[in-house]
Amino acid sequence: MPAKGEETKKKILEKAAELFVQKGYSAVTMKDLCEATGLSRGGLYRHFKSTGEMMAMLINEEQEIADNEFKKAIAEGKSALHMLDAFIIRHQHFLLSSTSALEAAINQFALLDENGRKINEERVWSTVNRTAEVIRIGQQEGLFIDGDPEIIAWHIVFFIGGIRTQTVLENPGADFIKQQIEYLRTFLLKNK
Amino acid sequence: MPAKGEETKKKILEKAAELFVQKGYSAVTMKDLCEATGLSRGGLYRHFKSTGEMMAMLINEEQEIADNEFKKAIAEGKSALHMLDAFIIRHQHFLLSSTSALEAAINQFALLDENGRKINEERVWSTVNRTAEVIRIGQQEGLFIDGDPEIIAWHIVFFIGGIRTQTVLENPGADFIKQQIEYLRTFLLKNK
Amino acid sequence: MPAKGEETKKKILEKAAELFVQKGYSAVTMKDLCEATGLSRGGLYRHFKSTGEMMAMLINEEQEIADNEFKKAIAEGKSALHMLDAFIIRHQHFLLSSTSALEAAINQFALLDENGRKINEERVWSTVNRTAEVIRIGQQEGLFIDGDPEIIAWHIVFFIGGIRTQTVLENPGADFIKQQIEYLRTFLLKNK
Amino acid sequence: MPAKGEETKKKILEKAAELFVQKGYSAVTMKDLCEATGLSRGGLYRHFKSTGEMMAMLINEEQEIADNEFKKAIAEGKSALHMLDAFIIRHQHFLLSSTSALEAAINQFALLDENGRKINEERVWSTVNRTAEVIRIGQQEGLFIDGDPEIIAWHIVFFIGGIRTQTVLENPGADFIKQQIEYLRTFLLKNK
DNA sequence: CATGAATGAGAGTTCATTCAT
DNA sequence: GATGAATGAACTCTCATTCAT
Repeated sequence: MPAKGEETKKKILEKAAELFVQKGYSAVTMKDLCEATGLSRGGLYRHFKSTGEMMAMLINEEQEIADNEFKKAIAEGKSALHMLDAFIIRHQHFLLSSTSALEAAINQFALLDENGRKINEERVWSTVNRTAEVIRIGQQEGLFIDGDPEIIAWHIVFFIGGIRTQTVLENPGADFIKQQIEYLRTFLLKNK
Repeated sequence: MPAKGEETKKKILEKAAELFVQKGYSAVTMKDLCEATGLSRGGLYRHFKSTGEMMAMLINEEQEIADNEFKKAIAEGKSALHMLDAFIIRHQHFLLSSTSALEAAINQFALLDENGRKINEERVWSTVNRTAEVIRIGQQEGLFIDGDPEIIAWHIVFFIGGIRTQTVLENPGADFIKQQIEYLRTFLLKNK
Repeated sequence: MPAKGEETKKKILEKAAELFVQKGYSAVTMKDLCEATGLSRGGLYRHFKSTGEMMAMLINEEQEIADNEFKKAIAEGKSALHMLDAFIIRHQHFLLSSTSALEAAINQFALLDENGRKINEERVWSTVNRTAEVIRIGQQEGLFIDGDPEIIAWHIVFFIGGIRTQTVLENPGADFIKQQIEYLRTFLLKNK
Repeated sequence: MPAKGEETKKKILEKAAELFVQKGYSAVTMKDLCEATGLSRGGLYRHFKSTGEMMAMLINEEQEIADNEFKKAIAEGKSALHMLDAFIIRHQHFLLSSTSALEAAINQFALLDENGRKINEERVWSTVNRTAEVIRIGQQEGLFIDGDPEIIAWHIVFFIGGIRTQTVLENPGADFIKQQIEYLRTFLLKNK
């Protein structure tokens, strides 16, 4: 049974995520959150002492989910192609869903907040490592293009970061995103 | 002889660029600019009524330069490889130079300011168009990989956008950047 | 026991009334009120977000008192002559007292503030209605001059409005005001 | 032939009157007038050093016209009834026309500006004097009600002032105004 | 745990007014 | 006479943050 404090904390995070998506990181004030959660000033401060703290916790949660999925796939001995497709489906889904808008807030957070910069750095590193690992496996299976897995992984991560940021700002059609993701897939496979 | 007003405007823009690089877009206040330029509150407002207006003007100037260079290269009938290398050198230089830090400010601007979003959108479009044109020429010359030039151009622009954002946040080593740029180059050429 | 917030609100309104009388509506700034009440900027804004809001509340309070007095007099079945004299005494008193200076501020408020215009409109309407009612009763008693009670009521309200505005601007002697009020009285009575 | 300066001055006053009617006295800034007249800051200041000065001049002009009309009527030996009707027609016309909106600005001017107070005072005095003179003549002709002409004149002036201010704020129907003016007429005539 | 009154710093903005050209 | 760049004082308003209850 979760403590009452934990429940409140969870409720705050939910509302915070909503607001970050709606208004972006920097535009959300503690006052906004008081109103959204129905808590008083002091009440809110008991749980989080800044919006940055909330953001950090939101990013961590997302990060853990991705890590766990990856570890599970590795443990189950899935093929690189399987993981690539999972990866692709996840990102495609993500880019098409409105949730992807949290990305804009995360970028702001990394840009405006000293701590946010560090958290984002870790997030990127861990994504690169997982991706490089998948590429390595794919190369051993003989399916993926040659080249230093780290370099390719960074290229992909930069591409994904770029498309995430841009799509948040502009929101292109679903077809456009599918094209780009499909291009990424064939680009990774050897017999292109 | 330029009017006195124009000179002041130019001086303000110079100082603004410096401050944007140092502190990022959102952290620069009109007050900061008063102090930096030595102008009074009212004097500053006579020329610009927000930092966003300055940013917009700075981006426009940069954009025009890039457009002109491209048009000149086309007019001179340069080869796609030549233009690719120019493009690569320019971005590599950009990513390695400290001036690239204005990029951080531009990102913030696009992320935080409604008008900034629109300006950035145009900037991206025009970059994509120029890039697609270079690819098309390269394909005709038989040097570049096959594929829809537009799709490839977008892939590159997303990649460049991603690496720009990341390098602003983390500042990786020069070797790292060279690796990535070199990878982009070979990736575009047919006989890889 | 009144909540602490209510007490502060009351204290602010008292000080605001003083300042409005001293300086007029438009000359009173939020900063003045901070100094007068000893509250900080933010503290003041917690309760009122403009001087207009204070003015509106002050007028409302005054209005309610006048309404209640009238209803009480009607309920007690007072004669029209009695109510006329009460009305006359009240206005004479009002015009002679320094408190009447709030009237200047109210005029400014109606003239300068969009919302103030509306509030004043309601205030005038309700005064006209009450006055017309008194005249109707006086006519039934056979004491007051004939004529459409509404028209006469408006005439009186315009006259009172005019004299209020003027006395605020010029402050004529007590005798002058008494003369005018007395003239109004005899003008209303039949056997003049 | 008027000097060039006089013409500019006249043009400024015209634009000023328009703006005062549109926005009220206090809301009109010197900057507004620069834009409206097409003059530069310094150019405007050469002719008037404040909006108050313009207002004063506008009121004076209006005042002189009224005075001249009155003197002419007296000189021509017109009857009081004739002058009363002229007076009534003039005010009725005034109240129905949009020009009457300058009245709001004049009130603001008297309320906000020390000098405006004085000018308004003179304006009221001179109106009262003229009105009292008409009443005196009407009484000698045996047509008007008895009573001290000064007291009656003040009553009328207060009434007119009140109705002017109110109608500017609310703008009632033409019928309403005609009713009130007609009531004033019968009220002044003896055999009511 | 929670409330909400209060703080104080600082951003943005606008104006009347001056003055070198 | 006229221009318009520049001044500097004021004022509005908002936020993160604290603290007595």
